[in-house]
Amino acid sequence: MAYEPTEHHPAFEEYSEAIFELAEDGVPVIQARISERLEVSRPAVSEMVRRMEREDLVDVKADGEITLTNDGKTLATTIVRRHRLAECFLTEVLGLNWTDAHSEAGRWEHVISPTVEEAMLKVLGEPETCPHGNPIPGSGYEEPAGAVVLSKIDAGDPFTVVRIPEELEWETGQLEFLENTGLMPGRSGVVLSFAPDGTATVNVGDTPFGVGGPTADRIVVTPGA
Amino acid sequence: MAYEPTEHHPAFEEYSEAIFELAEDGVPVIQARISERLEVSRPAVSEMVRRMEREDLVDVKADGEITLTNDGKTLATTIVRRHRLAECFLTEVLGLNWTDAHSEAGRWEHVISPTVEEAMLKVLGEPETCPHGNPIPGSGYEEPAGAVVLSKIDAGDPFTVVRIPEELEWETGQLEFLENTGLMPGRSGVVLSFAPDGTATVNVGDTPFGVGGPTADRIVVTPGA
DNA sequence: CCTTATTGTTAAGTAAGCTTAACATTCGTT
DNA sequence: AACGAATGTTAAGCTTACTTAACAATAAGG
Repeated sequence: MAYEPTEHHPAFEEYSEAIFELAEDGVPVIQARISERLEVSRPAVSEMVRRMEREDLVDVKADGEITLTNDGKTLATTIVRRHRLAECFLTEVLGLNWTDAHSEAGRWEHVISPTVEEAMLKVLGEPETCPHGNPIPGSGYEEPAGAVVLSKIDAGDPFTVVRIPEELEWETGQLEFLENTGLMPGRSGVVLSFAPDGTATVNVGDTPFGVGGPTADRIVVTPGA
Repeated sequence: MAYEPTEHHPAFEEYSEAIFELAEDGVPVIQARISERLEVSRPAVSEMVRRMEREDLVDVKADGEITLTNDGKTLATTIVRRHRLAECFLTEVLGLNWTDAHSEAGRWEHVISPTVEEAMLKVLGEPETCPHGNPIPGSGYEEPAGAVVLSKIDAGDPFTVVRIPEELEWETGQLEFLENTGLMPGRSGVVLSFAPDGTATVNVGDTPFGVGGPTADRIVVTPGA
């Protein structure tokens, strides 16, 4: 299967990816959410959704919920896979930090061919998740049983980080903060306390630090060390 | 210096690169040549040249010769450098063949950031040329003294391949042929004979083979083994 | 010198992907 | 039931980068 640069417009790739990741993050997939995530106007989304429907990439339910068709799913998982593979590659082979890797990967995902994808997989030893713990589609990765969000852990209890959902990766400074504090997949720690506003104080290294409520509501962990 | 994806339009990058490489290959830099190399219509080139002139990326002399301004040169060498660096990276780190590496690099060049560029340079050990022997701008590489084209070598004399000019890389099958026969930078061989039509018969391995006149007119070599 | 080929330009039109302004609908509250 | 907020759509317009058709200017060769 040869690489077809013009087979799908770059915008279709971007929109499919957004739809896939919104669903993955448990956000209702409607135009307004896509508009926010891609930072484009609602009319732009409206038109693109219509075009993607015409091209049989998405279905729009009566209530406005947008779902990927088989073709759409294929496109989306391809782009998401390339994005996450690129993140692995950029951090492990080229030594980039999380923040840089994430923004680079946002461009690389549209440029990687099947040949390069395969070569990267081999060099990296078939990774199953990106550096932030999100599954690489097609790798067969299964989220560990009993995974919950950090805010569901009881104060005093230990936890192990599973993944930082894609949604958080877009907030400026977030990835840098998480990488610097060491709140990364595989790391274990303890929830020390919760503030009334939901802020969690955790310890995954030598110094405790606070994690905002909305963030703690999204970071996926397993109970136990 | 942060990466500015919107600082220069992708088309400007493509055109600057083409202009730089035409000059490098000794081809007169006029609109018609750009039109051919980029495979776009002459009116399209006409308009883009006007826009690039307005943006102070090129100057157009009275006779139609197009030259890069300082800004244009900066843009062009950046893109060419990223292209050739990517070619090195794709062949050496990811194990791609020449043909694939060349076409991939044509997309990568627009996506590589300064950070990645630096990281690639380090991983590759500061290469001075791409796999086809063309200098990586900024590396300080100097073409060996006495370099001539293959067709200038006397029959019976030995030669060492210096570089395959960019022009040849675009001809379909050419890179595959050169890689398979072993006619690559650093390799030494002997010119066995010349046919009346300019075709050279050379030997760089165990089996002699013919190299078409136009091709032999472009491959750069040094006399001697 | 005249013809022919090459080269550049104008004009008109297209497609993608966006924008803002304005409007209609629908939803969740109070 | 009403009202403000959220959501989707229309309409008009913009920029980029391309196309073809037609034409003008130049260059080169018989």
